[in-house]
Amino acid sequence: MSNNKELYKIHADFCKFMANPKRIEILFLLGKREMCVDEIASAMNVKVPNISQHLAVMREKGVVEVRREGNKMYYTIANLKTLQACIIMREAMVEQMAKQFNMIKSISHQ
Amino acid sequence: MSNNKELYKIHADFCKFMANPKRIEILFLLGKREMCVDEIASAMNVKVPNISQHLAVMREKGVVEVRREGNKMYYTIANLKTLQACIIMREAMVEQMAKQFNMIKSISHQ
DNA sequence: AAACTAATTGCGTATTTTCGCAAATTAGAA
DNA sequence: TTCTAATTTGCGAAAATACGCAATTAGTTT
Repeated sequence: MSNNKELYKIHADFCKFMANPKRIEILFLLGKREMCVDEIASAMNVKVPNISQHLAVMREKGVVEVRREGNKMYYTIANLKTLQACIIMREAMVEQMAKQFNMIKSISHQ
Repeated sequence: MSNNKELYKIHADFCKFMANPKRIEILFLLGKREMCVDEIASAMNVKVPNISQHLAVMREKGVVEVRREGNKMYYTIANLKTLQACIIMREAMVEQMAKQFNMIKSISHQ
């Protein structure tokens, strides 16, 4: 009973990284290739400390992994299923937006 | 450039429903069958107003759809891809937890 | 060691989310 | 119409997030 609840809690906590637009953008960037912090920051046109904070969130949840090279930290996606799920979620969203658009269109044409 | 940012914002906003354990539990329940509010509330052992609030969030984002039958409101998942993505996300999470567990185990056996 | 680059951390503030509980709405039944 | 059941809404308080900016840490170069 409460074991059950605990799993949903962990699941939601893992998924929390997707609740922020910058973190989704980071995920898609890392889907192309491994990148270090200031590469991500300049690609997104966001200040380094802010990107570092978001990467920390993703690291804690195990969404991304880090590798040090000199004084640079290279980030990668820990499991590509994460990106895959994110893409499917986007497809669902786009399909839903189209569905609602058609619904509105058909109502306004009555 | 900013168009780009807008899409990530919409994407993140859609995914926000997954950032809460109760809403994930609701999604899995509705994955089995259409349910009305007090069925969901009693299945989850949570008060009706709270479930209604979470359903409102999911409705606004287009994750679920409603159908009225008398004074009951029946909820369904709008697009099953949403559930599919959620399941893949859970797989990724479980795999990641196993990976980290093995890492800790191999370190502690050195 | 001093200077420099890359990244993280601390912290105050603003914003958002969550939730309980009472009140209001909506449809059906008596 | 009045009562009842199902659901939603409003609102205040607590908790969680996001972010800017300065300070700090870690590694490299001179």
